[in-house]
Amino acid sequence: MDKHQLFDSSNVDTTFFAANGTAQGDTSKQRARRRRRRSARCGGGDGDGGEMDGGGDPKKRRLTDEQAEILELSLREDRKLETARKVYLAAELGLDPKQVAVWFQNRRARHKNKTLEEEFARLKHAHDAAILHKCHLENELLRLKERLGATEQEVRRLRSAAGSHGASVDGGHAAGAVGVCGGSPSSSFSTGTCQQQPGFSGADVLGRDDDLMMCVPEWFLA
DNA sequence: TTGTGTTTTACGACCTCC
DNA sequence: GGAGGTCGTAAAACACAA
Repeated sequence: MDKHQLFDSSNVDTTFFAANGTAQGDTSKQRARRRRRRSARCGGGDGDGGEMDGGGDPKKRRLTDEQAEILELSLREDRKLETARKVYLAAELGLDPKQVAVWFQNRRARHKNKTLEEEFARLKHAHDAAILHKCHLENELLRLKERLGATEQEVRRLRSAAGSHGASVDGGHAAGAVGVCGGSPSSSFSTGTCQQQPGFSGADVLGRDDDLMMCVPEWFLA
């Protein structure tokens, strides 16, 4: 049977198959796996038709590569399985129409699972990045607070010095000057206190830099 | 060879649509 | 009401490490 006569590829749902191993997109590993599987079951036969002559449970017959491939193509054309198409496919493949329906159901379910897994991974990645960004901001806040403390201390020192010499010093301006001209912001900075959740994997989200080194806990860097 | 984890097939329950 | 849908699950088929 020429499957290209059966299915018009102009109406393909590419988004559906992009996330799945398709008949065309099968890895050689998957194909080899199926070959081994079938040759072990059928003694190297061509697996033509729906009859599994391995003497196994007739209620659970694995489809041949050919059958699976044709069903994949049919599914690619349309995810919905109308009665006429189901009956036609079943006749063409030597399967029970119920088997065709079940195959479609299971295939859709597998696709949905895979899509959900990919979506979860994407969201987790975004979540990790957000956590990391929060850590950076918290570290920045800590650094600014330290600078503020040092500046206030300097103001107090200058005021007391000015008082002991009887001179008048504008504290506001002095504080501003120190703030602007202060030294390295992180020179006196100690290890950050940012708490991370178990399983957090921010290393693949952003590159390491000084901020990150201060932010992440030791277990993360181990 | 065998134990174990994964994939595939099949089924029943329930839901939605015509 | 009947058709096909999803969802959850059982069990067979299979791959593979030990």
